[in-house]
Amino acid sequence: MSLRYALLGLLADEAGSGYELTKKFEQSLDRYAWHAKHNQVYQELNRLAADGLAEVVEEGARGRKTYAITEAGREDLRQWLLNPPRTPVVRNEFVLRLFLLFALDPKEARGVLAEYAASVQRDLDALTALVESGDVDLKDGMLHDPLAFGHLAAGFGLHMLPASRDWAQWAIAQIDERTDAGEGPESGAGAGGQGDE
Amino acid sequence: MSLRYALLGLLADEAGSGYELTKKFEQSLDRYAWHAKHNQVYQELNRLAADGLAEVVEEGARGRKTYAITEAGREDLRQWLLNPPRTPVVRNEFVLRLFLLFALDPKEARGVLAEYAASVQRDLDALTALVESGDVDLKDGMLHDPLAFGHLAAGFGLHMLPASRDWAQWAIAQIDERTDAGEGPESGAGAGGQGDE
DNA sequence: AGAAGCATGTAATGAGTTACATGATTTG
DNA sequence: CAAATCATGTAACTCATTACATGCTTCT
Repeated sequence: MSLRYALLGLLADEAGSGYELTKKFEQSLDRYAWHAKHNQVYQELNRLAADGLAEVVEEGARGRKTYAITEAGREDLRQWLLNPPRTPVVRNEFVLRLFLLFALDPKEARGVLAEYAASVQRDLDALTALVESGDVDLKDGMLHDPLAFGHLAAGFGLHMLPASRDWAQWAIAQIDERTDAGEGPESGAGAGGQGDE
Repeated sequence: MSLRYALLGLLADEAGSGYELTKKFEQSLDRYAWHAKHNQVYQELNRLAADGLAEVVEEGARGRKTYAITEAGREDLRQWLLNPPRTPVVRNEFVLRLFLLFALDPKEARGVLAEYAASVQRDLDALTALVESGDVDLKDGMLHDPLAFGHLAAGFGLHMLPASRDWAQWAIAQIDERTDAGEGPESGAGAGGQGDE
């Protein structure tokens, strides 16, 4: 049901076609919140319309249909937001990968973690630049809506990305402590991993 | 394919039955990394055995089968860990809910955020207590394995939970700025939201 | 002996992915 | 007019959830 509410949420922000909603998905929800492909979006929009939670308000060129949320849809979404389930579903391939690193030897694991930390840092830099450029409505949007879509997402990134970078660096430090200092040199992995940072 | 590798990862840590692996899932991966139900675990274990990536090493009472990872399985897992995809799948019903809060009015959204922050804080307290009690191998396990399973997961929680709590509090502050101080009183929502914290 | 929890599965349904298919519009 | 991109969809398949089913073992 989550996809359904993700779409209702996007439609609550503003009306749009399947194509536009798919792009919105990619830009905002996809990274941290929910992933969906275009054909799934189109199918769910049809169902939403069939159930009276959204309606086609405009038909444009080459079959383009613009959907808007209905009052019933708004109320349905509201109830979903106010009644969270006890055990929400979480699936994160990033995190899964990181949790399973113990299956690699320390040197390899260290490499994966370092690459991860660097990629998170790149994301953070890009987000920071975006926010400072004013293209995301961190300043602008909050003037008329403190809960604006991009605003919440950007704030989330600005809080979570440093934390996950720091975790990766902490994990690297754990490895280094063990392989360089802790129990003394025991394999060939001792040299080379140290002056890297 | 992620479930497959999640199971291979757990098996790389130690051999276990479907029942045990299901419980391990619930304890470690389920919260942040990947979610799966018992019947899915059993089915995937069968497939893993059929593909030669795991094997039944023991058959116990009431049909209990203990699986162990094979060399082929270990190598398959290793390749998966070393070759991350460009766009890993992320699905997080928590975060989705939080991103869509703009669809509620500020007062309601504030309530949801406050409840979320409190629940994250409870999780953090529980995790902190667990780590300090020494039941998770943050101290113990890292002596023989700095990448130990519970160790990485616990560290992740200790880094990410404060960040998501802080984000929720930041979002609450944004709402309060707007509804109490910012543009001055404009609707009936102005009073009552303030002395609540 | 009965209840609680251990342990494994099957069947039907729903959600999500991959591959394929089609045609309109805009840009060069 | 050709290429790129807009825009929507179908079909087949795999992954995941819900509900059902079964029997063993341990504890009281």
